[in-house]
Amino acid sequence: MAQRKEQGFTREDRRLADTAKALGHPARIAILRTLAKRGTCICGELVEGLPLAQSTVSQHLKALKQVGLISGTVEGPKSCYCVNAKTLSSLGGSLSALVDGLHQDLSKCC
Amino acid sequence: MAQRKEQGFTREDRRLADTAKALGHPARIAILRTLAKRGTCICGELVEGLPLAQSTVSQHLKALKQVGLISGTVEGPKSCYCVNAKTLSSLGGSLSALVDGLHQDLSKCC
DNA sequence: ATCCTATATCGTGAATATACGATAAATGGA
DNA sequence: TCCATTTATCGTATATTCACGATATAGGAT
Repeated sequence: MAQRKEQGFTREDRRLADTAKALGHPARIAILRTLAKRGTCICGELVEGLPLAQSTVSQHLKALKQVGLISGTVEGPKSCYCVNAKTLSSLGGSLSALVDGLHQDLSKCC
Repeated sequence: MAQRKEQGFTREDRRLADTAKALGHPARIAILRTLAKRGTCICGELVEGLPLAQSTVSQHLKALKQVGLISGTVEGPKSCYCVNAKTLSSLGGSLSALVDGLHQDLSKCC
């Protein structure tokens, strides 16, 4: 981005946006899908399934980890990642709250 | 970003990511909230409620419109925007589908 | 017709994001 | 101990995002 106006927005909105932004890349969506499907933790298998270099995948994992969408522990040469369902469903909840609070009066709308 | 690897990802994942990315900024979250609360369509009132210049708000509106999160029509000097609940709940659905397909076996996880 | 108002678009600069190869770090095995 | 393996981090190039002011555009009012 650029000179982000961090000020002037609520903490809640900033958190929501950060989480959404972390989902804002197909590679990270794909990572979450794979992680969710296998349930158990993986690492380099993610690299095989993606059209990206290992270092790039590592960056995406870091981004997902920073917002708490996945958690992971490094165990020597191997890493162990798994989806953090709580964060994911929390985001879903915030979105549906937005939808719920929406009394869409279509007659008044364009 | 940079040289995006559009190839190698499913259309579904790209669409999901695009929608999520559109939500990835506190200003756009705030816009959606305001739009949802008032229900009826607004325009310059959004600018007043945000710590941003008019042109910047217009850019954010365009981003939201491009992914179908809001719809708007220009009516001469005034514009008319409203939340597109369908897109928003579709995103929420995709996310909860991700959560649902998550058989989190914590014993195997880190 | 001319001005006023409200939005969108253009042009620009600065900060981020994305991607890669190369390197560092940490462990297990020879 | 030394090497192979796996992952994270560094350095870098390029593209994109975000923000702003200035300008264009389109009606409505005078």
